[in-house]
Amino acid sequence: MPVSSDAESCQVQPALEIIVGKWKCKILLHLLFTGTNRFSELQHALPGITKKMLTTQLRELESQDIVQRVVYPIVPPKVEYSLTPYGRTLEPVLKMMHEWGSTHVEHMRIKQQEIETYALTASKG
Amino acid sequence: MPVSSDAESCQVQPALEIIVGKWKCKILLHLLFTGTNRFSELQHALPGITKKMLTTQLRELESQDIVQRVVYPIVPPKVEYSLTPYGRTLEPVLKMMHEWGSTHVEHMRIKQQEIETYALTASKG
DNA sequence: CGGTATCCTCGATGATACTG
DNA sequence: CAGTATCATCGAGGATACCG
Repeated sequence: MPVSSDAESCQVQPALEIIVGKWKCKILLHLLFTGTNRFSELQHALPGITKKMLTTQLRELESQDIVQRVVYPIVPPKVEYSLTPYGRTLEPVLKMMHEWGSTHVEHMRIKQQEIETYALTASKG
Repeated sequence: MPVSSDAESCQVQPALEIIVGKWKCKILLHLLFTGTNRFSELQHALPGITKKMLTTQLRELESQDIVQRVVYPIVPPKVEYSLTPYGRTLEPVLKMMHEWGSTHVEHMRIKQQEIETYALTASKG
């Protein structure tokens, strides 16, 4: 599968579209590591998210065949979410991004430290 | 480097922040494959981008140590952009996303086809 | 419990014109 | 050539209230 520089054939974008969204990669990681979750479990796992956002993001992932939604017709309602087998193919991608991201945070930390050290040296003469 | 499901330690996000932006992954891929580019060369390689957007996205990548900007003090101005060595460490990440993205586009195409076939069968009786 | 419905804010992006 | 300045738009995300 050749990677071309032709802007028209940039297939990074479709992959990006799955995981961009303020909560999506957190939802995906949580489902990857904890398996099936009820709606309320996801809500507690993602402090600050509203029901509306959680619903929106889950519905999008569902329409993309990444997340599976199972409704139990009982009272009170019970809805379970999990990754589809296809959704799990994202794991190596997420893992690689996580690793690069960790390195990057460290890289930026060191760079910032250098700037501060320089500023200190400069101010001291 | 353990990947935790704890939302606080989601390091996918910092990686995402580098490549989200309407033009960033295209800029990165283009620089990866063609090396050093002048501002105008990038502009032609990205049909539809405005100078303002190109400047904005390049400046962000520069501040993150991904892209290098070299200004030649001549008239008319000449400015060259290239990936930093650190920026090139994104290559395997982008490549993996590109490959998953290609598979995903195909996956969605097949899924769509199934839906259409079903609709046809259903309408025929 | 697991949602919808409404309304609102704000930042990413864009159009356009000007500049050293 | 490689920008900057200014203004406008639009949709992702959020606050809040209500619902089966």
